[in-house]
Amino acid sequence: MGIKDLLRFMKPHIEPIHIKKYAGKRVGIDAYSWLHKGAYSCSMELSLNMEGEKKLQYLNYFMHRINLLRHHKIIPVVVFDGGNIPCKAATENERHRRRKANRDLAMEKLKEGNFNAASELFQRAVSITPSTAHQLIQILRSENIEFVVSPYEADAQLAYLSSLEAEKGGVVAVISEDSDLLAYGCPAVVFKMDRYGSGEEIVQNKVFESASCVPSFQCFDKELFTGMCVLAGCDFLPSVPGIGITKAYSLVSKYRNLDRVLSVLKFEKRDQMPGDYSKLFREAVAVFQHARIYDADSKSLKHLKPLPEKLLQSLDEGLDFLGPEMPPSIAAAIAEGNLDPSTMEAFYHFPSSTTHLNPTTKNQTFDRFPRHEATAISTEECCFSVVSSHKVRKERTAVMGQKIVIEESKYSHEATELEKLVCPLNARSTDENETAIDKIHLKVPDNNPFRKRKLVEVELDQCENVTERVSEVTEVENSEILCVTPESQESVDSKPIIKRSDGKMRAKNEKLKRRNCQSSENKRSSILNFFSRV
DNA sequence: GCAAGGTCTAAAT
DNA sequence: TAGACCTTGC
Repeated sequence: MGIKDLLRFMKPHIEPIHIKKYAGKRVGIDAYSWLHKGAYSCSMELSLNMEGEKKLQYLNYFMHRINLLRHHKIIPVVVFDGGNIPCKAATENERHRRRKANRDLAMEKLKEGNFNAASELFQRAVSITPSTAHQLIQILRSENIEFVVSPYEADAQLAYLSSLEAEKGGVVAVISEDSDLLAYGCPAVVFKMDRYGSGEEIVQNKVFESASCVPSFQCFDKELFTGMCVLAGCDFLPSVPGIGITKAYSLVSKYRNLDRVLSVLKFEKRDQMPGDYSKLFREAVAVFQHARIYDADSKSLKHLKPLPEKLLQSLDEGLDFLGPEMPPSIAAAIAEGNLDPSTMEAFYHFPSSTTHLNPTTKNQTFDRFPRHEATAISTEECCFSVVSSHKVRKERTAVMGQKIVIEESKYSHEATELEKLVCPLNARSTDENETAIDKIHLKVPDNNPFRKRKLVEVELDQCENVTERVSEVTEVENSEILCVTPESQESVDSKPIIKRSDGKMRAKNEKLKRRNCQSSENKRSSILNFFSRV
């Protein structure tokens, strides 16, 4: 992922920072990097699409970080990945293949009764689907947090936002784990932000201006830097054998012209260099410079940087390598989170009153962007529902007679059985004939754990006496509390003080913890029993 | 000295 | 899985 060895190479230019330096500013967030991290804690539940609260734990993780930013008066702008661009297909296919292999293996281990091995493999198999992301979008909406779904790469969208003024929706920095952001020319990127807000920052201007740091980039500009990144190997194009980040840097700083670097490479690497490398190299550089992004102002697709006439002429096969063009209505529907960017299907959405529901219009597939329908989706006032239950998906497929969107349906039977075993009785529907719509509708009001938490925070604020430093998450009624108090900001080592009530609550928490441990153990034995029976 | 490949570890709770 | 670190071979 990202540019090979770039962060290691850039180490002298990395500065440790705390996120509070961006107080009062707008900061972009690469949603998928936090979604992936959050998904580790519930990878099996996500992979098997099991019912229950645990599956939504990744939302807790994400929102904890959002709340941390908000506590420091930072305005978060969350950016999601959209569709894949053609030149990333090889990388994506490989990732998909590996995840699938891990998931198949995990299922085998589970059937063998090897719970630990299965659990580890599920962590490797975890995949963030558009519908997983859509659950988060639903919460972001209800919490009034700005978000945008990029038409293609989130990195490109973040780079675009970084180039705008705050008044026009711009951000001053981006939080991500992906070194691609540097190749896209993001002016400031914060990597490895931890749960307390500490991270490592790279500021582009400082990189280009620093005279003392080695490697020096004083003779570089944005284009040369991007060229160096592509030469070292990126998701769009592997490097020529024998070329790593150090060689790439040497070549670019020596010749200071990407065409000249290509000529030298062609001469030096003759046999090892693929015949079409020069073409693919130019395309990869063009993706980093001119990717298609969504412009919220005009509500249409734009290029990260306008395409110069010279480049347009040199690209014989058009601009499809940047991802296909799409009409503004579709781009807007994707950006606003109403249309799945990879399947072009509308997410389930309901008007404010569910009495207007018409099941026949709930799940439209938009083949090649019918403009009028997409416009209706993008502008209609709606509240999002949850597309998460495999039961719902099964029914959805059966009712609509359309393609199965969620591939993991392969395991839906096993998941259903598992779910019966591991979910508490009161968390399951007792009415087997309950319709899919009822199930979805029932989920909507309870789906935002942060609403619940707010109530608890108020209760806690009313408790006068006890403020105590604790390092673990406090749980009340199975909902995580992480209320970072104002005074915590000044605490030692920037570690937040988590405010909680007195010993009574602590006793309750410990009881809950014991119960959770017990339920985890029960869950394990239930699964093992299930597989010993089948 | 460098690229490339291997191994280890943290990521979440 | 991806990054960090180490070893090997050119």
